[in-house]
Amino acid sequence: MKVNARELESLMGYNARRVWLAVLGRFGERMGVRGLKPAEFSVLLLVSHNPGITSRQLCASLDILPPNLVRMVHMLQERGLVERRAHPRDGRAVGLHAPPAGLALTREAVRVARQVEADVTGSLTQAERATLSRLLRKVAGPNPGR
Amino acid sequence: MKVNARELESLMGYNARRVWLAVLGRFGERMGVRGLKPAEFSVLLLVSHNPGITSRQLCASLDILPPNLVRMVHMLQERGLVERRAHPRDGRAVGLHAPPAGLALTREAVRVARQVEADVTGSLTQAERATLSRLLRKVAGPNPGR
DNA sequence: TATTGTTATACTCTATAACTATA
DNA sequence: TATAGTTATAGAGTATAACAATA
Repeated sequence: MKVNARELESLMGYNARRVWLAVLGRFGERMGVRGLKPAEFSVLLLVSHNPGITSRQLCASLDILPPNLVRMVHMLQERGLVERRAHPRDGRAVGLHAPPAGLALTREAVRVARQVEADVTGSLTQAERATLSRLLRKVAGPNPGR
Repeated sequence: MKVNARELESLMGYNARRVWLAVLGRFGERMGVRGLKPAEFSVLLLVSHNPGITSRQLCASLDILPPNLVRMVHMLQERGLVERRAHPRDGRAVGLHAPPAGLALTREAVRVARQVEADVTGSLTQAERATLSRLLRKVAGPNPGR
């Protein structure tokens, strides 16, 4: 017996979630063995591209709450992917930096992410893929922070 | 200090998640007072459109695990939005049906969902919105079930 | 007084194992 | 033996409150 899901599948929120879950699953398959989850990847990527970034800035950029970032940074630090250094101007803050190992894993993870993206959007033409990427980004918009 | 998130924001998975979170948040604001969460909405919608659908079919269609569906159905049942009836042919199974109250809330929730969708995609033209919807659906594809 | 970062904790969502009743 | 549905429970992800150190 076939289930009628037409109206549900016509909703963009529902489809956006399914696309996200598809990406999540495939990324996990390929990067899970390296112990890097999507959320940790996003943190590592921002640290790599923003040497000295603080926890507060990471939280605002990624819409993560400070208490939930602590464990992620701690994990990345324990694996030698991120270093914590005293902030030059603010004694309360800690600047995060990616040592060579962190930068290397970032590059590899980005390659995996792009490959996952290509796999998930395999049913699209190159032009459609570019359009989808552009429109999604336009809707997601700039992060207003908190 | 401006955070460089260019590469992160160029990833479709990341943007798909942000679009989903935007929809999630707005839907919660408007339907939360009615006690209907997005996951429960999807269950109610499928029951409304598929009278007699079983838990197993719901789980396969929505990619939900059976134990996690139990509470949702129970909640919907307690609110009089869903009814459980013995399956005509299979004594193990239970057919789910939406009484008038369930059908009414389904219609209202669909209206809210479409309004949320319009709000979230407010930065898009009508043509872009249609394109995004089509491409997202194409990527999300038919649910292969489990 | 406000902010950075942390701990402890709770709540939700999701996942696994084991059980029953029926097929 | 396999399947539908359930219970109990464990693991993630996400949320709030309260605190120490610094601004």
